Amino acid sequence: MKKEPTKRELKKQELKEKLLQAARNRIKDNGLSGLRARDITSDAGCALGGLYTAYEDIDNLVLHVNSITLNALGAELKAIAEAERAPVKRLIKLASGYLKFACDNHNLWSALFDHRMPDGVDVPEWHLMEHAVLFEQIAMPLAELNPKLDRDELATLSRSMFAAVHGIVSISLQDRFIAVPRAQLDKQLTQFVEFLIKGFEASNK
Amino acid sequence: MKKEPTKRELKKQELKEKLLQAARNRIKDNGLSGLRARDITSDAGCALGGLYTAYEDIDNLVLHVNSITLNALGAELKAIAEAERAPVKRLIKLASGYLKFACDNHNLWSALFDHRMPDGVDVPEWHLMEHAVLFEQIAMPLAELNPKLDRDELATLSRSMFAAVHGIVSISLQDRFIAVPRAQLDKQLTQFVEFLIKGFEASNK
DNA sequence: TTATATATTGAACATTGTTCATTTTTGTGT
DNA sequence: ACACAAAAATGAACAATGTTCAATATATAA
Repeated sequence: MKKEPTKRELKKQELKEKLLQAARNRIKDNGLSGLRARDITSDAGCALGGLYTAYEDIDNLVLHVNSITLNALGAELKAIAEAERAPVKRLIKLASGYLKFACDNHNLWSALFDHRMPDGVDVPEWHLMEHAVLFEQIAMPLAELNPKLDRDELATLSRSMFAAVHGIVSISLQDRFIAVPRAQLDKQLTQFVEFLIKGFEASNK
Repeated sequence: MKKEPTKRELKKQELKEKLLQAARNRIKDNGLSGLRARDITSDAGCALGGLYTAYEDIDNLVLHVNSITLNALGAELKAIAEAERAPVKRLIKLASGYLKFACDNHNLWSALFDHRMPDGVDVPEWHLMEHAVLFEQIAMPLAELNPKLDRDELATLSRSMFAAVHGIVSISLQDRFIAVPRAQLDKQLTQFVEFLIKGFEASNK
């Protein structure tokens, strides 16, 4: 008969949490590429090996940091969606909000897309599913703009729309390309989404 | 008085080329993350240290591999543009061609966007400029669709259009997201570009 | 309290990119 | 042809890193 083990389980959870926050802060401040096992454990106040009793490995820990980031992003997008009823305006504000989140949380946001599992290892299912927050606010306004779309078409279009917005944000924020001032970028992105919606409506005769 | 030194310069160039091809093949077969200095030099038939007499470091070598990839991509896009006169069709074929290139050269194409310079080191100017091939075929058909656009607006819009297409291709080809069959993806991308152009034309009253 | 299960520790290991003293090769002047 | 200087090639050694594991410490159960 198993009761709830308290002291041990509690300390374990505490350590997991401290490691998680340490990793998160390191990524936030120095980017994913600046993340070191020794930094994390020393920040968390445990020995190097401690990381491997709490998490499978560093990649797994990063997955959990990304999980937090996705949740935060999901919450912001949801709040934006709920605050704007009109579908066109809502889509535009979602895009703008995505840009804002990426700017305000640059390193954490980058880690979402920069991180790669080791060769041959798949992203675990539970984390794959968390990526739904990236699309899920887009489907409803699109459905309002074109009620004829079925479930699949809606999912596909949402995905494409997110991907396009993400592409613009992503490329604009990379060192590889010439930087554009934030305000100007927002204008460009907004205009782009407007084009997209106009085209979408035009084809919906 | 310096004449053209032959033997020494020739061997040096030969080694650089062998290292470049070795690195390229390794990236093509195993991806950027599977690239190892020891593999490259053993493939190229030189000692480990030889890499560092030919190139500054591995990142520099990767830049040169990416340079080849960008040139190949640029050539394909140029060929596509020259083969299709009508601006709308041309834009669609360019997007489709970009998708095809990404699929056919997955690892090499991924390396273009996955590679990061070490912390604090900038991508050198010569390589930054090479990224122009990603946009340069887009501006002309857009200008045809709306002759009123000035140089800056055209550049901005080309950039956004590439970024959107790239975003869709990029996200569709990532393990992080659910895979879509190539043919279906091409259809989605094409439809998306059509929307975009329609919206673009509609706003151009 | 004692015994067993569990967790923590940090030294040791394996794998990397990079450096550099040594050796080999190439170019030049006599 | 020979000797000397300059350059390049070599690979052992180094530093940084993620990960493991035998030893130690701690918590639970009897």
